[in-house]
This record gives sequence, C-alpha cells and structure tokens, in this order.
Amino acid sequence: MARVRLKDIAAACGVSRATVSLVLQDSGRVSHGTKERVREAMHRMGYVYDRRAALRASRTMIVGLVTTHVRNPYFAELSMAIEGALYDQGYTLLLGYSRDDAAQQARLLEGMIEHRVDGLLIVPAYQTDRAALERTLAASATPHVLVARHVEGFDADYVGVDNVRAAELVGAHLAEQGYQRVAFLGGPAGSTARAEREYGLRKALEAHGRELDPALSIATSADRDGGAAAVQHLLAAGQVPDAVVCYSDVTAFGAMAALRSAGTIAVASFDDLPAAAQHQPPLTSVATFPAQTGLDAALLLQARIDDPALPSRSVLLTPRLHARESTLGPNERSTT
Amino acid sequence: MARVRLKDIAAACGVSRATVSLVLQDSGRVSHGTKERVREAMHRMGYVYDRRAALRASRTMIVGLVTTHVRNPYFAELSMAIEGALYDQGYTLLLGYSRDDAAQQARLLEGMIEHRVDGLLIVPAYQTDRAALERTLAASATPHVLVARHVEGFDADYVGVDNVRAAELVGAHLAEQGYQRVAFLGGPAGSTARAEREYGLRKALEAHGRELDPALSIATSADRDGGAAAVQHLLAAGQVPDAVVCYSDVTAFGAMAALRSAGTIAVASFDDLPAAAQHQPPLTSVATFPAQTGLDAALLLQARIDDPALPSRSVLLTPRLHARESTLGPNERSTT
DNA sequence: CTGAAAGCGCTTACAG
DNA sequence: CTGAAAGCGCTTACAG
Repeated sequence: MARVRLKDIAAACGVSRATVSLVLQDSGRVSHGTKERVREAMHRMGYVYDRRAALRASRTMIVGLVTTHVRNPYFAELSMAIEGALYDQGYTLLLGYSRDDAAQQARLLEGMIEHRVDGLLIVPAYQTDRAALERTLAASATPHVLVARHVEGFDADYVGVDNVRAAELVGAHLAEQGYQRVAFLGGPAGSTARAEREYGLRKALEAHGRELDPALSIATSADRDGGAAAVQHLLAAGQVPDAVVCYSDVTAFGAMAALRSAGTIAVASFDDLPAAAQHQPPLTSVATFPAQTGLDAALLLQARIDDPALPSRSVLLTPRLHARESTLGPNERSTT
Repeated sequence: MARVRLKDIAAACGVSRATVSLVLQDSGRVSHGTKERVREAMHRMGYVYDRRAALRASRTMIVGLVTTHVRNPYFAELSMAIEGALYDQGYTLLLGYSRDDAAQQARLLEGMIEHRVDGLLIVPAYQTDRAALERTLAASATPHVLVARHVEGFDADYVGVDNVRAAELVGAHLAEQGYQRVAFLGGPAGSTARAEREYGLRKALEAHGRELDPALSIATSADRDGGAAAVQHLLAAGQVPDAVVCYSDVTAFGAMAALRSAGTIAVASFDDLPAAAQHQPPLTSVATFPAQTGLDAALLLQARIDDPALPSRSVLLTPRLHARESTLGPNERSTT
C-alpha cells in the first residue's frame, strides 16, 4: 500500500489540504471539532508527516552540531547536553565529528547547510582558519554559535568556560601550597584552551613571585598518553618540576602513572570528572561545566535564530577549583 | 540579496533547470562543456543546493542513529565509527540519545522518520518493547539495523559482539587460573548483554566444575559507581568472592577501588579500553570492538537500503581476551 | 472557520 | 545532448 499523504486525509475528512495543514500546526483558525476529526483520521490511516515537503515554511527544525569527537568525557557530556537542550526546543540534531580536521569540518558544515539547518553549533577544530570558516558560513547566512573554543578574530556568539580564570585558580592554589617549579602540560599547540590557560597560569604565578619556565611548558595530546609522554620528556631532560598542571583529568591520569616512579610531585588539571575525586590519590581539578555550556549554547542559538540582527554575545562560565590530595601538603589533607 | 536558486543558474547559463539538475547529479547525459559552464556559474554565483527540495528523489541521504548515550567509552567509540562510516557512504547523520528511556527512543525515532531518513541505526534502550518498536517503525517501513543490543523477538539486521563467547572466554580463563568463587557484576538487569554474558559465564564455569552462585550475580549500573556499590554490597553481605567479573572496564575501575581494602581479589571485565592496560594493576579485559561494530552496522544498513527484501542478517564479532595482572597468579605475571 | 490557487526548489519521465 | 511539462507533498497568503 502506498504511503498516506496529506491529501488523503483531506479527502477522507471532506476538508481541504489547507485545513489539514493548519491542523498539523495546531492553528487557532480551525475549529475544535474539525481538528478532532482530522487527527482521528491521521491516526487511523497511519499518516506520517513529511517535514521535507514544507518547502514554504521558513524553518526545517533541524540544527547541526559539528564537534571534534567524544573520546574525551568533557566533549561527550557537552554533546549530550546540546542534544538534550535542542530536543527540548523541538529540534532534531544533525551531527558530525571533525576529529579536529578543519577540512573535514568544512565538508560537514557544507553538507548540513545543504540540508538547510536552522542553525549550527560549532566546536571549532584546531587550526580552524577564520577566513575559511567565514566563507563556509557566509553563502547561507546560517545562524551559528561557537562552543568551548574560540576562533581568533571570528566574530560570533560564543559559550565556554573562562579558561584564563580557570588557570589562575590553579596557579594561585599551587603557589599558595608552596610549589616553586610548575610545569604546564596544557594540551595541543593549536588549542585556544591551551593558550588561554597558559596565560592565566603565568599571570597567577607571577602575582605570587614565581615564573612559568618556558622549558616546562609542553604541548601534549589531549589523551592519557599525552600526559605520560610529556612527563617522560620532562624527566628525561632532567627538568623535574614540583607540580604539574595538565590539560584534562584524563591527561592527568596518564601523567600521574608516569610520575609514580619520580617521587611525590603535585598534579592538577581541568574538567573535574567524577573519576578525579575517585582517583588514588584524589586529583585536584577545576570544574569546567560541559553540561551547562551545552545548555547555554542551545539557548544562544535559539536567540540568534529568532533574531539574526542581535549583536553577538559571549557567555563565559566561571570555573570552580576542587583542591584534593594530589596538590595538598600532607598536613592539609583531610583525614577521611 | 536573495539566495541563488537553481533557476538562476539555468538562466545565467542559458540552459534549462533540468540540465542544471543533471549537472548536480553528474549525469552522463550532459556534455562536458555544459557541465563546466554550469559549475563555474554555481561557484561564481554562490549557489547552495537545497536538498530538501529534492522531493521527487527517492533518497534524502540522511540516516538516523538513536543510541543510549556516550558517557561510556564503548558507546562513544561506536558513535564515532558509525558517523565516520556513514559520512564515507555519503550520508549525513541525525543523532538522538535515548538515555536508555524507551519512550524517548520512540519519540526520537518518530522525529527522524518525519524527516524521511533513508535508514535508521538503533542501539535499543533497556526495556525496549518489541511490539512498540515494531509499531514505530512499521508506519514508514524505514530500513533499520540494531546495533550492540538485541530486542527479544524482534526480527531485524543486527551487529554486535558475541557476548556469550566473550563471557565464556573470561569464565574459562578464571577457572584455569584456579579461582573458585566468581562474582558477576554484569550490568543493568534489563540489559541483553548482561543476560548473554551471565549465560556464557555460567556455561564456562560449569564446564570447569564450578558454579555461578546466584548470590554472587548482582545487577549494577554501567558506571564506576555501579562497580563500587556492588562490591560494597557483596562485602557487607559477607559474600567474599575470589574473582569478580565486571560489566565494563569503567565499572571494573570502580570495583577495584572498592576492593582495595579487601585483600587480593581478581578482577576481569569487558571492553578492553586503552585505560585497562594502563591501570594499576593492569586489568584483564575482553575486547569488544566498537569501531568494527559501527563500521559493520553502516554496511548492513546500506545493504538493507539498497535491497529492503534481503533476509535479515546477524553479524557477531568474535571477542578477544587480554589476560593481565588483575587475574594472573603472581607466578604467571610478566616481569616488566 | 474553511477553501481554491499559487508557490516552495528541486527531479523525473518524455520527447526530440 | 537538451528542454518543456508535470510532479514531489507540503504551506501560505488571499478571499469569503
């Protein structure tokens, strides 16, 4: 049997297609009785609405998300929060993983734009070129919001944690604990988070009369191995810090495993995953609120879709430091 | 300026809309010269194809994925593999997280069907009702493939690891290592993986003259806390096993943390994440190949889309045991 | 409160 | 190799 169309419903109810369409939109211009009759027929005849065919409607109710990947719990949580918030707003989500490849990111965006998404949420790949991104988005003028990472010089709505502040919290904490030589294993070289956090860390250390030794600032991959490799690099070079600041909790776990043989060295990082508190020893970490970031991104996008003329806005979430054993002197540890 | 339409390109090139449409499809029925001319105009005029408007085309080139969540690395890897494979096949991905709520899963599927996806990949939520799922899918006859989890009595293409075999591998290994009292902290009660693995574990233990004591088979949540809570439950009940089989590596990490005070108890689990080998002690785990699962799922779906009349197929991946210190007697440990 | 008509931006036979 | 015409399944003014 052929699929049931809107015109079949209209015929069955003895009304026009326009009326059925208005029922679909729950318009106030159709009487209650007619609505009931039409809905009953839709249900009975197994009608499935074809959203694609609403060519004249201004919206598709699809939003696209292009993000790096979900191997990292921060990005996994962020993706889920975005999906949940968009669902609640009535959108269906198109998703693509750039895997931090700017060219793939461009291809994914172009594909989504061909599907006429109402808006785009973008976690920019490392090395995203401002001009290229502008070109990709300009042809369609699709509303968009940047999430979790900036693109230098690119003017757009943005949501993310305040990375400078996050690193300041860590730097001040380590200085107050008395650590002197702090290493920064802060993630990939192209990452805006790395640059922002390095700046914040340096600032906080200098405010406490310390320096961030350039020899102790090392680019790392974002995973467990990145932390371990950077530690091995430091130790091999005879550069032994007394505290290490990592890119993320996962990186910190790798670093801590590699540091096990090197005596007691403090470790702090960013994300504050549940695993940070449960680690042995418990890991000092700065909460970066991916769930809240995702929710705010969805709200900013909705506002942007509703009014494309809005001035662009940046939402910075305030990070929160959770000091734990991994950076506390023995006398400051809680004795649980 | 108004968006450029296909008819604008046609006018600019002095050809019909049909010809431009054929160029878009790279049809062999258009001369090389015309193609060049049309493509140049598209590029110059900033044309953006509107896929929605291809109402008469049989395909949308959109595929939907409804999965549980990506908090667990297995599902994160699976989602990424699916996205990558579908992209390579030319599809754009609609994604929804059911969060293991069958009602939400139904809503997500209905939404995707309204968008006329060419096919659906489904990681069924716990407690998915066969009849309800059939009803949701039947109205549209959308091709679909089940991934990683079965639905009892639901006939469809399926890809996943062979859970029975996976648990047999673990059971045989533990028995051969001499463990006598094996506990099974095998995940949520509604999970098909749990049921299949419990069956495989029992079978292997019995083949080695041991039993799986029902008092030692405990439902757990799929996360870290699930492992810790189940261990505490066992210890509080005075049921001390000499080996514990966990639902996943993450669950195992929680269990190991909770077991730390209880002396040496062997732990094994499923997934074989990179973190398993790096854990202290290294964790015995069965690899379950999420990346391969995702790839195979995309291929099965493509075959199903190409020929809906195909008989349904089940692809079972053979798991692989990686024995490590967490289950090896001291004398069997490698001395690295 | 409802309908007839035009339209959304493409694709698909069909004809030449 | 190309075009004129009809069509995909909806929505939107407009008119009454």
